[in-house]
Amino acid sequence: MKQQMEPSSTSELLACDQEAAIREINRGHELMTQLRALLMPLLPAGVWSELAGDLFEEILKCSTAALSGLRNGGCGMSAASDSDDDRRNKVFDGKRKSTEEREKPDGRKRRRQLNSWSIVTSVPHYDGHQWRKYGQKQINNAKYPRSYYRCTNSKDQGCPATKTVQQEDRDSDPPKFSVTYSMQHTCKDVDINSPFVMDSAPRNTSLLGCESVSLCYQPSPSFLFTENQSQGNSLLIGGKLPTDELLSGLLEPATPIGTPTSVDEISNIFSPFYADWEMMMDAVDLTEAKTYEKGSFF
DNA sequence: ACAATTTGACCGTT
DNA sequence: AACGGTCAAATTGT
Repeated sequence: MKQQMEPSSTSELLACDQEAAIREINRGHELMTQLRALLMPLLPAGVWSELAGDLFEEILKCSTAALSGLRNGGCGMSAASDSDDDRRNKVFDGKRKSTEEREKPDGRKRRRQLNSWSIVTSVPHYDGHQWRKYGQKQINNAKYPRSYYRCTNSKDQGCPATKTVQQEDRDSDPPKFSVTYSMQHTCKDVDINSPFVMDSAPRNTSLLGCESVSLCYQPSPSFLFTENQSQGNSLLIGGKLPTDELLSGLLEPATPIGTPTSVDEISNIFSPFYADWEMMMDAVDLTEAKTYEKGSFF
């Protein structure tokens, strides 16, 4: 738990501002990672998907470089010392690594999935695609089992997309799940129900609070999305998305809009991100910041 | 009867 | 050898 203290001198003020900048950039990085995880599965494989992927990569590189610059310009913290402890729970290079997963005392390392990316969400099965569960496994030192899914079109269309869902150890309400996607969809997913993009912003749910699904879905009772701790969620996955009757009883009325058709619609979707980005850039305005209080965000 | 999920076995990677 | 990811037979659901 970070303790915020009243800055009593210029240097402390600058350090405080720099902390804020780093925090905001890091938040922007995480949000962009989530946005990537949210949007990439919805794009059909092809030029646009590749372009979007490249753009996300470049943006993430920018924030990584900015963070690196801020940290190195700080109070002499080594890159290694600041990153090791706090990055262990960050999404990086598509693979979320727990302390235990990163490296074993005997030096063993876990294999690394290429072409994958992760998000943390309380609604792990709402991503606009249909998945079929093909496995479940108890992972070392994890409280809950990991479930393995592949695209329902994997057989008939050879779609290589897969994902794993694992409930986070730390219990929360609603529970959070780490979802790792691998490979892009190459299938033509013509399900009319997906994606569930709504035209009204959900209430009481922050798009930016890592409830990334709130971009696409209205808030719903958490029980709907709770992964059964031993058996996995069989309510919504593997088959059809919720029926209209089910949805009408559980969700607020909302109008599916499918793909945004106007600039206004697109800007409505992205405006929360822009707002956060602007806040981040405000915090970055630290041309003279030279010090950095040790032991925070990374 | 068919489709989806479960679960132990197997396999490749580290 | 340990581990995570996948397979496939058995089981369950519709």
